[in-house]
Parts: sequence; structure tokens; C-alpha cells
Amino acid sequence: MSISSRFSVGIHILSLLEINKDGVNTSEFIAGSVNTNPVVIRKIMGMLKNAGLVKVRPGVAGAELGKDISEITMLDVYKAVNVVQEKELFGVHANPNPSCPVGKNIQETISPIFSAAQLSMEKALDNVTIMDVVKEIIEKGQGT
Amino acid sequence: MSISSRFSVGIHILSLLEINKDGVNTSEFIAGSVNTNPVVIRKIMGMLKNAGLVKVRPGVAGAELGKDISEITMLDVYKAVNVVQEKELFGVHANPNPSCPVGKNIQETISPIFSAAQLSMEKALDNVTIMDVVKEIIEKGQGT
DNA sequence: TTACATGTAACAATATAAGTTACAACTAAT
DNA sequence: ATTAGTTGTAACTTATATTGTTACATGTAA
Repeated sequence: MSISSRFSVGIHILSLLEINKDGVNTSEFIAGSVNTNPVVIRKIMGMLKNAGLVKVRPGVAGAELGKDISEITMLDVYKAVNVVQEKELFGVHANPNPSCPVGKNIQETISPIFSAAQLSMEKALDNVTIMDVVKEIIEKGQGT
Repeated sequence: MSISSRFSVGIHILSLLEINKDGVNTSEFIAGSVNTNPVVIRKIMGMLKNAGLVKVRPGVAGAELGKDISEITMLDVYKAVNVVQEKELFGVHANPNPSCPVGKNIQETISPIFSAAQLSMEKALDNVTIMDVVKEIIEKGQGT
């Protein structure tokens, strides 16, 4: 199991919008960098737009960042692209037997444990911004 | 997306083995508590067995715990049932365009971020034992 | 009006999860 | 040694999610 790559693609898109901010970032151009279909990009862009991370308009070519990259965290992107629902990172088996003490109480017992683990992961994502990513990409690029 | 319920079922099984340690815990009995098919239980039990968390033998009815429940953490179960591979909680899009500075460096840049977030989640799982779960189940049971 | 972009619906291909059937291998008890 | 019952697995089905793709309506600017 892996969390959808919409997340990594979302990060890729936002980083590209910053690094190529003087160019015209059409879905086709971005798709060329990500190496996928433009429609995939447009779908993800739609989610980023709903979250206010990106500005796009029907008919007009190119997308722009909706916020300063220092104010967009990995968690913002993660939530925008809807890869994991709240408290649902861990699947829990449905309908355990209520006439068994374990079956009756297992769900309520483990769900706070799972929620805490999920929150801990999300908190880590909140500590990194697109700016951090962009800086790192540029640094690695220098090395060439 | 959710992490496979094999994990929650694994926790259920181990808790049941403790709480019903004086009974004979066949796959059919456990399946009755989890409310699934006995074969599903046997598959998961096989994984728990490989990890040394459970003792089962072909032909002989009933499973037993392989370790003291205070020494089995959620992380042990999580790893045993193989729901998430190391460094693969987050999927990353393959083959980004190497002739674009972003495409060239995005994978190397985000993978440590993703690994850190995954580790943070796993660390949280390592703080809770089956004993904690069992105690909680018993407490909730008292309230009845 | 035209050229070109975005926004979406609809569909295909693939992968995984979860359940199910069937049966071989094994053990303990008679 | 035979039998009854259990575990261990392979094979298959069903359901769901992801990713990619085609097609086209909608919108904008020149």
C-alpha cells in the first residue's frame, strides 16, 4: 500500500510554478516535466486550486502560485490533493462480533491509537514548506 | 486510501489470544470474533507466526502468544503483517523528466521528507503495546 | 471568429484488498 | 492405522482505487 502519488505530483507542480515563474505553465508543459498526461495535471491542479494554493482560469494558459511558497507546507498539499481522509490512514475491520468482549471494544480502543499515529505523521509534513523543497532542488541543480 | 485492515485484525487476534488464553483459539473461533473468514485469519496468523508473535502448528488446534503482551508493540504487529513497506508509505511518481531541473531532483528531494514523516508515524506505533490495548478492552468491558 | 487552454465526464488498464472454495499436509485420539 | 478435525496454501472472485487516456464542452484573448 502506498499513498497516491498525487501528493508527490502536487509538490512537483508547486515547485515548478515557483522555479519557472517567469514562463507560461500550461498543463501540457507541466505534464512534460512530471512525465504524465496533461489531464492528470489538470485534475490535480483543480484540487490545488480549491485549496487556494494555485491560481488557474478556464481558457487562459498557465497557472500561478496562490500563496507564497514559504507559507505552503507539505501538509497543505497533502490535504489539498485528498490522499488520506481524516482519521482514516489506517483501515479498521468492520463489524467485529459484539458478543465477544474483544470484538465489542476493539474499534473504540484502537482508533485513538491510529489517530495519534496519523497525526504524528501529518505533523512532520507540516514542518516542511515548498520553499524548503525549492531551495533543495536549486542546490542540487548547482552541483551539475 | 487506507492501510490494510490486516493490521487492525492482527491487533484483534493478539488481544483475543491474551483475553481467551484459557480457551482453544482456532482460526474458526477467532474468525467468529473478528467476523471474517477463517482463511483470512490463518493468512494473517501465518505472518504473525513468521514474526514470532504467535505460536501455531499445522494440524494442532489453537494458537498461543509467542511473546509477553507487554513486549509486543503496535509497530511489531504493523511490520509483521506487512501493510507498508519501508520508505514506501508515500508513493512517488516515476520517471519525472530529467531534462527539467525540477524533474531531475524532485525524487531525491522529497524522499527524505516522506521517510521522516513515515518514521514519525511508526514511532508513535512503537509507544503502544498489546498490553495497553488489552487493558483498555477489559476496562471498557467492566463498564457493562 | 479563431486558436488554444482549462474543466470534466467517461472509460480502460492495472493493482491491491478481502473474501471464498478447495484441498493437501499434519496431529492427536481412538 | 484410521479417522476427525485443524492448519497451510493455492487459485479464484469481487470490489475498489489509481493512473492514464480520449473526447468534448466551456472559456479567453487576439
